[in-house]
Amino acid sequence: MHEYDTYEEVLRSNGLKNTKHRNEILDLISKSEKPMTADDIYINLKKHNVSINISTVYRILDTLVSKNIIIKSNITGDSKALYELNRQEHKHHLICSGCRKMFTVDECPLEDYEKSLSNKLDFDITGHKLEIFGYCKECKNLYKDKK
Amino acid sequence: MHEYDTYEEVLRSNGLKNTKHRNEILDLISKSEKPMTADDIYINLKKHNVSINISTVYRILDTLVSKNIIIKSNITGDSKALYELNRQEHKHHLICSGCRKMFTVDECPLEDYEKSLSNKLDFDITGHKLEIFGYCKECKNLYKDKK
DNA sequence: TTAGTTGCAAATCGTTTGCATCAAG
DNA sequence: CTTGATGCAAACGATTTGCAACTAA
Repeated sequence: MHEYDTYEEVLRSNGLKNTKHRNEILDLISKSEKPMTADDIYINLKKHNVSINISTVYRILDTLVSKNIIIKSNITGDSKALYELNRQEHKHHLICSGCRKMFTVDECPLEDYEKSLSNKLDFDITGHKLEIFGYCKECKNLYKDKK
Repeated sequence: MHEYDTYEEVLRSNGLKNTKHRNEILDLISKSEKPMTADDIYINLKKHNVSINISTVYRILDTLVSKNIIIKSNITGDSKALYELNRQEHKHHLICSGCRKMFTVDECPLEDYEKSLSNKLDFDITGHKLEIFGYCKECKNLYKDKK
């Protein structure tokens, strides 16, 4: 399975034109294990000598979000939005309040909980976002006293 | 226990001066069951004939966040930050993708999960944020087909 | 008195938009 | 050819900042 073909298919099957920029952005996001900001993407493309405008980056991201190909979020709490591939198997993140690094966890403990909530509240649950905060191995000692 | 005394104590015990504005903002946030934006707070104060500047609202919110008295987040995904009291007993929210209303749930299924994660990853967990998305009772029928 | 707090206006930052040009289908 | 995609510059909205005036301690 060749990558280009895959991205093209993703785009086509969503009624989107198959442009170079869209392919490049999809490729970047697909290959990143962590959510990226619009600027991360812009900088990264520039670094690889791709000529693109920041507003185009935003427009492409919006389009991909609207088609549910990628997910927009804001975990770290700062002002920039984060974008990540909408992968079937979802992951959660641990965010270190010390160094702001993000760690990924695979397990998700919420399936049963969601079912019971769904019944109790008559709410049709489509997804969730879980972020866990704390201090990582390296930072826990440095920040221990600040508690 | 009189409210004013409480807010004053919260402020003093964090080394903050006990000002009228800080009391008013703490009072507002304490009495709201849902997270508020800086603008919500500003508008609400104005409505109650409190003369305050929007930049002061932001500054007070920043200060309270830095002291961990309130929590800053961004759940709904739009550009505005949300602020809520850092309550001991925490709650989670269901957000309706249709009408954007927020529903509050009391239970939290994550304590055991956090303990096991903490051990496994040598991460010192201090808290988490869980948001669940879907369609509420009223919207689930309207949006069912858009899936 | 003095360090911390506030108002005001201007600045900043992330993001969006109008419009003319360009490229995919 | 026609519709949608892009670049550019200007607009926007949320938040931040510099500075002078003020107020709690």
